[in-house]
Amino acid sequence: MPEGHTIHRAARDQSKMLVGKLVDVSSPQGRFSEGAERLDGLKCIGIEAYGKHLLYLFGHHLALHIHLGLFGRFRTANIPAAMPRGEVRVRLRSPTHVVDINGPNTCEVLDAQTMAALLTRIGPDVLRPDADKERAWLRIHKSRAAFGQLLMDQKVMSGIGNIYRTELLWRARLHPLTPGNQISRAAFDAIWDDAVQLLQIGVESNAIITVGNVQKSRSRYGERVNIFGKTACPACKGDIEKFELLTRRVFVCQTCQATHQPHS
DNA sequence: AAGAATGTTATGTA
DNA sequence: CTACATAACATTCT
Repeated sequence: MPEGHTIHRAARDQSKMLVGKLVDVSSPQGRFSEGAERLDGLKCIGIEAYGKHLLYLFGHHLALHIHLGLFGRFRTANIPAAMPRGEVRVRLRSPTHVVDINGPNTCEVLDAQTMAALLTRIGPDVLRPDADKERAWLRIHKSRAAFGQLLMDQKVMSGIGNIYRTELLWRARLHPLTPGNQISRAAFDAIWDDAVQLLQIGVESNAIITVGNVQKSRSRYGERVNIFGKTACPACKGDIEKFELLTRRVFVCQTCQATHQPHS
């Protein structure tokens, strides 16, 4: 069962042992998109995460840009490492460890310019202390679009995926179709703070956990969330409704999240 | 073993 | 310019 690979930032924390070391970037299946050889002989000097984007920083202002997308994975191992499993696009190899990146959506080498372009393209990352929260608030405050849509729009704010969207809205007792401009400042602040907390838990456990008192190792996937993929609301025992918002599944409890009444 | 899935971008239409 | 729809792309798991 794919678990929490939407938590791209966990990949950063778990591959930190590459930092400060010479890292060889190879492509076992020969399917690296472009320019891997530009990183030859360079040291990995840091790893940064912006929303769901990962940047392995190398010397000469170059970075390996990874986005795991819908089904990308990463795996770390000690050397000697086993043969790559599945579609490994890149294997990062330090003297002591390997990090395998499977099936990423994006896998490319960036220079200073293209890196800057990426950073201006994405909205404030809820997990970054330097995040410009006001920028997100302004976008939401003046938009008529559904808040459930804005919350997951990486240009508005970054880091939230489909499961966290559903879970955050349920925890806030807000209907996903409430227009952005009807969200109060207090409600926005509360959701932002809740997102920070939930994502931090996610990064630490490398799994999406939105309920209390659950340990990853002792639970099944379905026991770690409140309403995503469920049919009954854990709070009121009522029915959970499922619908599509911009081609993505959304779950909502009509009783608990009655803030907005959809009229269709 | 067909189909679904925790994501994003590019392109077309109004 | 917005906004929405559609397609394309990435792979693994049931």
